[in-house]
Amino acid sequence: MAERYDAVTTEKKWQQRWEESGLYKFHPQPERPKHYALTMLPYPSGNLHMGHWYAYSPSDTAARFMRMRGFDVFFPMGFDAFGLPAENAAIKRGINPKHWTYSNIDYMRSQLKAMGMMIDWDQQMVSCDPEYYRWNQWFFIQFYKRGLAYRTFAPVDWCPKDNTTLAREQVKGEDRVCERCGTPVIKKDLDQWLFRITQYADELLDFSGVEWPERIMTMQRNWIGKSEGAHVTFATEAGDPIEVFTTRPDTLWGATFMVLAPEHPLVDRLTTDEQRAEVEAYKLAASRQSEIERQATDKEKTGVWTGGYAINPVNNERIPIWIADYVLMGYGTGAIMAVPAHDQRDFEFARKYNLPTPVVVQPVGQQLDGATLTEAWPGDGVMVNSGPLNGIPAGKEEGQSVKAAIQWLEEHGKGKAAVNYRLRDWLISRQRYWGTPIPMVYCQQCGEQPVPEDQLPVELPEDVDFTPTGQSPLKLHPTWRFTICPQCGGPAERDTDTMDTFVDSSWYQYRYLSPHFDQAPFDPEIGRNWLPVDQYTGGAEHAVMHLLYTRFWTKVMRDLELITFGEPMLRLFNQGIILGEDNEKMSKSRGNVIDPDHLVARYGADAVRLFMMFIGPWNQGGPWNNQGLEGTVRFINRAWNIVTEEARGGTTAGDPTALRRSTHRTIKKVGDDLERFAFNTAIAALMEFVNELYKARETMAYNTDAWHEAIRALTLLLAPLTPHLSEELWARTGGDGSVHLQSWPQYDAALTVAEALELVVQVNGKLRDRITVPIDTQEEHIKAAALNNEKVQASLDGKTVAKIVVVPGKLVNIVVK
RNA sequence: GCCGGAGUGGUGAAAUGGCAGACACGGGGGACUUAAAAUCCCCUCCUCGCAAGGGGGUGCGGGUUCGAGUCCCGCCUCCGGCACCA
Repeated sequence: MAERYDAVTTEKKWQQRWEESGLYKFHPQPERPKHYALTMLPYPSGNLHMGHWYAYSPSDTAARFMRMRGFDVFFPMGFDAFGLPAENAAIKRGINPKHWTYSNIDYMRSQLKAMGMMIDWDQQMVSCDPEYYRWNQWFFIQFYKRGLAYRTFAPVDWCPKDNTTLAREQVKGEDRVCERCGTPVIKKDLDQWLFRITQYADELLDFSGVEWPERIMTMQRNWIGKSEGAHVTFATEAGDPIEVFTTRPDTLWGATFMVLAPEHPLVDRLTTDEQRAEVEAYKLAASRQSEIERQATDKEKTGVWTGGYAINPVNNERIPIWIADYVLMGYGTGAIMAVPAHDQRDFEFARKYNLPTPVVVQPVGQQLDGATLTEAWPGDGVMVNSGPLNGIPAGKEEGQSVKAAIQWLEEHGKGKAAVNYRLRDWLISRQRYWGTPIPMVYCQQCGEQPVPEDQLPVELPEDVDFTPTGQSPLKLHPTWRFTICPQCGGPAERDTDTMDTFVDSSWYQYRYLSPHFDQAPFDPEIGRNWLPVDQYTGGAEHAVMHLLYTRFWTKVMRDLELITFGEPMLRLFNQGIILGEDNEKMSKSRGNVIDPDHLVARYGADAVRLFMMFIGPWNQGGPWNNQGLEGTVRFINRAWNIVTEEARGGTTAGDPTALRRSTHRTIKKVGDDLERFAFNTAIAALMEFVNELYKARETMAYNTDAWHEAIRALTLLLAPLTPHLSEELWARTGGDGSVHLQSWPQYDAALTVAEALELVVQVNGKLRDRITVPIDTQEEHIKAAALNNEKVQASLDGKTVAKIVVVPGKLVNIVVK
């Protein structure tokens, strides 16, 4: 009786041997082309879940495949180790965040090893190591020196549960909730550090250097939100001019009032005494509204007249100045010119408050009348009632109204072309302990001062009190915050905020190359050969956070002359989300969580890996299925048996050439599929191949050269997918060294095409029969064979043949009338 | 509302404009076994038919084409993102 495959024991054995032999050690081999494969690093929560397996199994397979393909592959792993859960564990259970984090890391690293990943752990980076965050601080100072880091006092998003500020990117959805905990955010006025990502807005819109999913690029473009238009200055009777941003300067002649955001700094000065009480009341009401109420799009427009007037610069008409909460201080200049006939929001406002709605764009074939309009006309047409613009077609193109209006404004000194972005600067201050201290000190004499670079890192103190107070534990530490001014030596105080953890992940890919290098963020010598990342894989949930930040960071690094390229990751692939068996997101509350550790202990890591890749297209995700997993277990056992079991052979005629064709077709198919991350169809092809081997084994093809070729190919093709099984099979069949050091098998193209062709014969596109012809049969002969076919004759039945389409190697279609 | 992506058997899915449903799960049948499990083999889109064979079928409606799951136009549904952005 043949030996059964003991996956669990075999896997442990090989993991140990691989570690002892240093199989996955990073030893650059410059004679091979480099390939930097990177997958998003985990947060050390304490346990690897299915999502990690779904992210890492295929990326490990892809990296192994590239290695066998002849590339020098770097595939590192680390830990995104700063963040709130560590601190919350400290608050709830009195555990030191550092100990909590490092013990989680140790455990998760052992889990990652049990997956059988191709990781060299000597290259690991851990973001909460001082030797790592030292360089966060160093970067911060370089940013500061270049004016890319600045501090400002402004209303910012605050999560009341996590007790910290958030970047705009970290406030999600219609409900304006915290990305981390789902709590609705509120606004607070605070002194905060920001990174000037807006300075790179235009460059971030350029994706010409990368192959990224269209979806991610679209999300980033929308997030950056570039709009082109003009700044226009309106004089006011109170004296202060008001600047507005508009994308439709051509409709200026139809502007009949202005609206300022309630928080606009000029409101107080524009407001007349008669209107003051009403304006104050409105401002107060607006400030009391939550962010959600304020931004609800379906609520009725409200506003209050300030009593003031502005002068429309194009026709010198006196127009009233209102305040309304539909104008946001955070976009453009916080003030708009209202053109009610051509903007739906302004229209609703004007109708409510009986403001005039003159038409200045007349759509072709219609006659709009401002008095009877029922909605704004935002579309095209011809300019009317617009002085010098009359008769010009409305639109943004050359020779159309927008360009003409801008030209007029510039000639008359009333405005100029302008671009506005939705993107905000990146707010990085967090009022929490477990993060990178911001390396700034505040001196009464000298103001804000960066910590000198030779004093980095500014280390986190460990003796802190985690009792929750709503303030950063650093602020309450008895001594840590007090220091001396690097400028004058007088008493000074440290910034007690820490950096957003997205700072850590903005440049970690560089650190992996030389995680202990102490002269710079990374060793430029190594970087020259290995950068940038060739293939990045990870979840799409980071589209406008991490993936935008790291692009920004890389562009700054280029400007700091640390690197010579501007895009961190050339190719990006987003895996989908693995769901519970009930097709719902896995969660404790739903009780549908599947623990990979249990499955690994029972079936082995290879089976779990394989099923992850077999479920479906990797970018699609999908529900977990325990019975499906048993299918891959069966396949692993079948592969094991076909390689290791003695068979009788057979007395039936076997066709070694047919077997060889099958082998070479499979080599081609699996290689082509792995190349495009189509793991599911690659595995299906291997299953088919094994099924064929089961049949061939009962024939005289068994134990021929063709058979041994097939077994060898199977073992090699399985190597990236089921590394342990394959290594064991390799050893058992007398392979030299490790299977993972072998080259990917070559296929003979001549053997991948069939010897005789089976052609489909259709009549009017309907399948009638199949005919088999030799491979290079002339088209005329094929036509004749098809026409002579019995079933074709039957369905022709007196009709005339109009045309015969022959698709070489595929089919014949006879068109009849 | 705007921008993406997706709708194919009982289920996960496959298919450079060319045989729809590969591969697998589940189900049915058989072999082996005292029996069961495991394993191996066969069948399994729907429908009419004893069969041979026929008809229908990729969310819905049109179109292009010799030929459409695939391309184009118009809808419907689901998922994701953004949303008073001037």
